[in-house]
Amino acid sequence: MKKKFFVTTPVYYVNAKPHIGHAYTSVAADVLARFHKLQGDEVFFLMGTDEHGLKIQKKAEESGKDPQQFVDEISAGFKQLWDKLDIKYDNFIRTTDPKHKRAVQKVLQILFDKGAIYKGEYEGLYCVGCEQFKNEGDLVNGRCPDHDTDCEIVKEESYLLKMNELQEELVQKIEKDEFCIRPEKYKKEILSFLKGEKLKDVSISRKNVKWGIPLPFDAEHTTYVWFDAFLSYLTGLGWNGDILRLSLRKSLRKNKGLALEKLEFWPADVQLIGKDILRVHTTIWPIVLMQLGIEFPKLLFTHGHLLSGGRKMSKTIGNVIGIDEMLEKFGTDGTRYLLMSAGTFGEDVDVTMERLTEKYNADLANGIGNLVSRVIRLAQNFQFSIFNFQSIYNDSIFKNIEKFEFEKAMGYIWKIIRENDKFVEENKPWELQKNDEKKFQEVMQKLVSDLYLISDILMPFMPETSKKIKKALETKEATVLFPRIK
RNA sequence: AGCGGGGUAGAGCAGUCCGGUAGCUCGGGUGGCUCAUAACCACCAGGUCGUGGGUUCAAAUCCCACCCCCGCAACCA
Repeated sequence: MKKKFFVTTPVYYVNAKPHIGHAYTSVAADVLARFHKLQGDEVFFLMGTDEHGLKIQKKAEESGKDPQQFVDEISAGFKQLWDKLDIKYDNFIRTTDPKHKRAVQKVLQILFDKGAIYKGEYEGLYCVGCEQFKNEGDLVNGRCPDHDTDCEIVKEESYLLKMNELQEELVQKIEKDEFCIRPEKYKKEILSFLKGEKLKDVSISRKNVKWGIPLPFDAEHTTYVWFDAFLSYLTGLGWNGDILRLSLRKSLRKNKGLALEKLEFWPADVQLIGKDILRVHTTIWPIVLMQLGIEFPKLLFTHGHLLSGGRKMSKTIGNVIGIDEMLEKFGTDGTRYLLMSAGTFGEDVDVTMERLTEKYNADLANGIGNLVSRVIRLAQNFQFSIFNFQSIYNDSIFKNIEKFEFEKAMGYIWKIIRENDKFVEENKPWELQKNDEKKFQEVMQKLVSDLYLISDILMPFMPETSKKIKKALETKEATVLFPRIK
């Protein structure tokens, strides 16, 4: 029986163009989706963009654009990047989609009716100059850095989501891995946070923000962006906000043998996120689900950040590595490879353009690229049909990918590549060709089969390269997969 | 203050959970080869595993203290 596999990336906030971090998460999700498709699973891979909120409203104003026009452009930019990275998603949900908005309003009404959302006050540090609330972290010595003014504590009417009443249950679910958070260290971190303090009820509406989904029960307020954004994980499957629809279908399908409907992909098998959004994904998101009586995602996998020169990438420091720059220099598959093999997925990974270039030359140009060149050249005097090959999907690589150890999976492939280089060296097929035809055939058989195997395993990571290797085996035409840089 | 992570050869990391000759890639040196993208292969150099103590026959790995670095510190989406 086919297994279903539903993977999501975060819905990216479109206040600015996509960067390398977005690419990192997305490529990983694409690798998982492709891998499971190859296993024969029924896969749904959801991506999207989060498009409301004050920040976007302001950015749009600054650039003299209508907010809708602004988000249309940025969102399109995200899609373009996914095309360039050869990311094949099944749906791309935008939170400005009318269907999504209607579903969000439906959910808000449900929660308001059952009392999970109530009218209260939001208290925060307010900067008069900015006309908005600030976080303590934004302030420098308690003052607004933009206006150099003291911020005052201001109360504003707001709607709040009850958090605390479900906190204990949430802790238990996380502990029992019913809501599984990986790697383990993030589970620990979030548990110590949840056990350490009482969750305050979260304000889920804004009065001073125009660019958002109006509350159905109070048109003066718009919905807080995160609340809106989270629900896209469900509306991305076509959910309309109707709770019953989530549970009814399943039993119907079982009884009548109906095909899997999109919505039945829920709960997500994996939600991939970066560590920056761990906390919201382990507080507001699960609480909303609990309040609605909807199942948790099975696994929330949190990866680390890409650092540059040991530091956070920042425009001020000037150590930002652009994703466009990478794509231009290393190509689509080169970029995919470098992102996935850069370091332990889950940990922070330090990269610099110099090291990436070194790795590109070592692993791609000199490694896989060169091996393909030499084997194809030798194979021009060897008769074979690639249709005779059967690929044995390696068990340890299988496990590596299931455990999100992408870098280990790649390491394993590169071990095979090195072994083959060594094998060529030891057997000198160019000599055998002249004086030992039988041995030559044997040696080439092994080389060609291994190359076929490599191309197969490489498929989820480097789909284009995988195809190119197979094509080269077919046509025996020499190809340069990855030209050396410099 | 608190919480989380890290400190292992010139560089980047793995190994730490379940103690037992310190490993990988890059870079450096020497030699080999010519099928290949000046690629590839072999060998060599290079580490008191942050510091100090403890447990143990044995500690990078377990325990304690300290130093240094990074991140988080909730509505920044």
